[in-house]
Amino acid sequence: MPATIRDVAKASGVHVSTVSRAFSAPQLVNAETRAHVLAAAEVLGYRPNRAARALITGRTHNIGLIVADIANPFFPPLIKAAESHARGRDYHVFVADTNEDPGVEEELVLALAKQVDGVLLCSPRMSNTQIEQLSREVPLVVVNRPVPGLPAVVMDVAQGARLAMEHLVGLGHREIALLGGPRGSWTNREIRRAATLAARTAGAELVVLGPNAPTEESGSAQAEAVLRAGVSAVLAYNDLMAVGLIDALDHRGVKVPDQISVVGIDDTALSRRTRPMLTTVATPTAAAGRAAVDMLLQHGDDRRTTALVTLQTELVIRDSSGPGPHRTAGPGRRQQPPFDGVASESRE
Amino acid sequence: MPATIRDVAKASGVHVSTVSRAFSAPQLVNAETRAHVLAAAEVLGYRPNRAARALITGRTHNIGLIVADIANPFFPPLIKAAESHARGRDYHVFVADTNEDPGVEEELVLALAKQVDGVLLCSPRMSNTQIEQLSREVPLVVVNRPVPGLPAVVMDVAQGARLAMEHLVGLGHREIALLGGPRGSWTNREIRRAATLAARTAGAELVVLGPNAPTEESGSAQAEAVLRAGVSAVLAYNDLMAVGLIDALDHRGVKVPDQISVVGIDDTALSRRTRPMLTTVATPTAAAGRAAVDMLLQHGDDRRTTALVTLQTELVIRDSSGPGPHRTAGPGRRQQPPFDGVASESRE
DNA sequence: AGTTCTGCTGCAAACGTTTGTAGTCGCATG
DNA sequence: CATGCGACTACAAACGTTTGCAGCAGAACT
Repeated sequence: MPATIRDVAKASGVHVSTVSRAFSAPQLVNAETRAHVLAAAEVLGYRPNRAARALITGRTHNIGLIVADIANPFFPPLIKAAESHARGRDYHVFVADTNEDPGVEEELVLALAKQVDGVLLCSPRMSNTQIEQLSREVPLVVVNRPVPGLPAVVMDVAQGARLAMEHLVGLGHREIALLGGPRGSWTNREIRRAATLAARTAGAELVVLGPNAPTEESGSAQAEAVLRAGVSAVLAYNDLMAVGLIDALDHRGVKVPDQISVVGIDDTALSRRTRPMLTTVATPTAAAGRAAVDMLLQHGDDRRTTALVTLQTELVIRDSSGPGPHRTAGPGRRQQPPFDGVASESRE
Repeated sequence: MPATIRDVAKASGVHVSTVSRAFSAPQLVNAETRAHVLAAAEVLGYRPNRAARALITGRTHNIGLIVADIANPFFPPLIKAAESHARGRDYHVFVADTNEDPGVEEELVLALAKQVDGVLLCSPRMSNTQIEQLSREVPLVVVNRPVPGLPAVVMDVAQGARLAMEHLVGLGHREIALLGGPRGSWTNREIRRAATLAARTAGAELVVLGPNAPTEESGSAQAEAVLRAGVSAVLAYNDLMAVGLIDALDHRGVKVPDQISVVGIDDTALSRRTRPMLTTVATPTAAAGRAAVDMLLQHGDDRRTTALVTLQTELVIRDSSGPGPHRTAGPGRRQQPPFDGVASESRE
């Protein structure tokens, strides 16, 4: 029913190959002929069938984007940035949601494999070996985890966690809890590593709670555990959990930051909306989305590339963190490294 | 490079057509042969090329889902429900975001047209005539707007607005502001119509402010206007705007609900997170996502169908609405119609 | 005048599938 | 022994494109 290239050829009295070239290689066809063809196409409402084109060129001009949870406010800015960046390069982005399930994750990559030119795998919960296997099916760029042998873009969340810990210690906190994230998450491991180290060098004690689902509910659910641990400050895996925790503490009549300080990670839109406003580590999500698209488009088919882009993070001090029980000559109110959202690039 | 059906045929010593049938019509091929074929396919890592299949069957087994703004918390539940529902029917959902821009909206439908079996168009900002034109390119199901001649699923937001107004009037409010939504929105027109009617029948005054972008910022920006209007209650186009407004009022030292009552619409996750918790109209977004998928899959190619599914809404009373200046024997605390998330179906 | 070049267009194969039709085989039936 | 049938499998055309190659005219060289 829809018009094909053959209909256009017939209508304009030329061969199909000429019609094809009129669209995809204008310089190879006489300007006058081309005008004829385009006019005929217009009246027929012809639109090239991308599937057929993909079949022969091997390029679909589509990018897959897989995220753990589209409802997590961390992802939308990344998605939007990737979409508009890709659109500017004549690519379309197909978003899919895995519900934090590694099985669905794998299934989706496989399903997308043949209909996109590459997949952006964000915050994967699979194992590295699984990811490497999948990378044989379709070009992959991993976001929020460095996978040896694959292009990846990560955020320097270790640095962010360190800054957050130093901030808390500087405020006089000596017993701090880490509200851990989900099991498969590289980011979670990084945070834990950096926080542990920072606590040790500062002579503070770190209580690790987790792993937990990275949700608001799970943040709330850990409130009891936090209180039992007897800490004066908490660093959470992400803003969502921090918000959930603050909420549950509030319900119990525990004042933030007067009795307990809470610091989040991600600086989502949420963090400016809570009472008190959330001290958090800002991660450059939009920049990550753009960088991932660039890497995918740039590397094209040579899948075994090893570029790693690392984006800087910064500490954003708001109102959910305050003085701890151990008075100290604290640091100044602001403690932010220069930040332009762009990357240090390295190779491994 | 990736294994094709021909490789599998060669490896298992049968014709390609047999391989094809081994996958898509198992009962037509000898069980033993089939086992051979599947084994060969397995070792070669063969996966059928969906683009090639689509070329001949005309079915891609993909669904496009277009939303105005993926960062608006109204959409993720709808998206997730549509995705998992579709996955259960062996379909994949491709999500795209228009940034509230009608131009991008049209472009995306056209781009998706040839690579999906149909498109779910959520909360369109285009005109009805534009939508009808596009429906000739690809089967369309419209969500949040009834378009004559096209299948659509809408929420009975007029009923929700009426309930909200009655709630406010019952609390003693006589001067109420309506914080309007975006220009192209059918939902916005419905709310306005219903609220106006409800105000008139109750003898209350309604001040309409807008149109506005459906964002938190724009809710905050209207705080001045709300105060100038001298109203004691506000009904907002959505939760996002309600939250933004409450925030801005709070900054000005205006107490909610003591001085001004605020009611939202959508019952997003946000509404339970604000202080005070938001009174709002719950819209069954997940059910809408599922219903839309069903309609698309069911109607298949006969595009000119006229089914309309209407989903009920309910009023959820929380803490952001309180007594107004005019004491009345108010209604009970709860005022909710029976609600099971399912639809009344009708035809027009 | 012959040759080469340039600019354009047509031809036909190819991409990886599906599917209608025809063929083969063994076996039971008449 | 011919016939028919059932179960299976091979053949080949088709889907809507792209693209290397060849062809052809005319212009520009030698």
